[in-house]
Amino acid sequence: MNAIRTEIKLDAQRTVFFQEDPADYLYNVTDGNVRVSKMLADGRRQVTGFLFPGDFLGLSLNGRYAYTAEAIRAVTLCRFPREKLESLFADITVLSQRMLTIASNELVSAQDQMLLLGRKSAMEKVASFLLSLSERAIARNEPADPIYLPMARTDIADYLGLTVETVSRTLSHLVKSGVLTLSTATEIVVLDRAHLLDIADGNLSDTNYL
Amino acid sequence: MNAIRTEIKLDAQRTVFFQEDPADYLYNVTDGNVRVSKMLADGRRQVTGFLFPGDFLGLSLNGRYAYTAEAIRAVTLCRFPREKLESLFADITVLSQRMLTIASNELVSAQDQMLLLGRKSAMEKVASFLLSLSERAIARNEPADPIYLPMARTDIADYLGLTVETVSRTLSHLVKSGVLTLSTATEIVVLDRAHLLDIADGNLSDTNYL
DNA sequence: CGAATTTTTGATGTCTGTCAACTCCAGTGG
DNA sequence: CCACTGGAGTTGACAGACATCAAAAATTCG
Repeated sequence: MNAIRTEIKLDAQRTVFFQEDPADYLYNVTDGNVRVSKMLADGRRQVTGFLFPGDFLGLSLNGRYAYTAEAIRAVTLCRFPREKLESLFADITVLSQRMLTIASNELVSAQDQMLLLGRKSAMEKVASFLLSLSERAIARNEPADPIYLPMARTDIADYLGLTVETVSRTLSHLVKSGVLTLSTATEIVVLDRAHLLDIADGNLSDTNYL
Repeated sequence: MNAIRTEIKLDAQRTVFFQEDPADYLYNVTDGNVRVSKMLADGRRQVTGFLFPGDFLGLSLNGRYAYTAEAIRAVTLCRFPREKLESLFADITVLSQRMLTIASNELVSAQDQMLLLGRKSAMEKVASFLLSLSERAIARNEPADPIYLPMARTDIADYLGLTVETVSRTLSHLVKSGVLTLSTATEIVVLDRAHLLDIADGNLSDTNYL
């Protein structure tokens, strides 16, 4: 591995890489500290980790970094080109390759969930949740439109870091404002998906809904 | 893999496994839904995921499950003995094995962070944060006692889902109550570690500190 | 149909956020 | 050497989003 390694030194406050940049490298912290974070459009930030010497970074989803990494103070990093790194993995089984893919996908969604829990309002949380359920249904080749909620309101609340009452009120408000319809308590029809997307991403100024 | 697979069927509300159980199996959801969660001593719960057909579960840290998994509704699972599964990985390189270990450790701490963000009070968040910094210092063979804070208060706030003001106030309160001393703004001496641990785990009833 | 559970709705409280001012400290230059 | 400056951290007053407590409405299930 030493053959493909490059040592990188960065001053404090420098960016290692930005979220959405092509994920061409994997890094290992040698000295100093790195801050890993995600941002919402309006600037709200969720720091998902602080890295110390020995820690790795460079997690990607479909070839792009899933977060921004910045030096808290002067930092030394070992950089490995992902492409060359993958040739070192050439011999590994399809099975363990899949395991790694699964693990890194789960990590990406874990970080999205941290952003949700730490920085989103109740309304944004619920909207994000409904959309993610819808997207996962599509991934399983199921219809996206009537969103099926197999879990109880209590479970949703504990997933979103809210109370049952707030989840219920928020859903009611979305119904009243014409974004959704509850055909039954466990089945939701989205009437205005664009609006729901705007709410989820925090692009809406009218954030106090209840 | 089919040779070592066992099909498991569970009724709604049944437990697949409990957090801290020996992690002898890896599971794959075939049908139905599973809820994955962590709990604090006083019953506060953080659901870290809802699983649909195709999803995997059974993440472990040092041989024990890192969370509790329960059937939301009747569920069918494929169960793989971890021991036998590992023999299928026998041929893979030490490198990719380490990658998997790193990824799964990161997932475990991501879930701890979700519990923190979703269900802990400001005081519990700060206490947990200081202790985790201390523990990571130990893991790097550094002293645990004077906790070094390389990051700004803003970064801590964005990591814990709080504001700078709340982080500052909370630290001040810990100083006033004799749990800590701030030698400088970036260096903390813990005076009563037991108390800090109790606060972090939510074992203290006097939760309104500010 | 009736009891139990889940969901929804309402009234009130509080933890943490917001806005603002003050303090502390590092760096700069006179 | 020390006043000046700007950013980071702390403290205070007040406000608001969500929690808590309580009860009604809807749904489930024997």
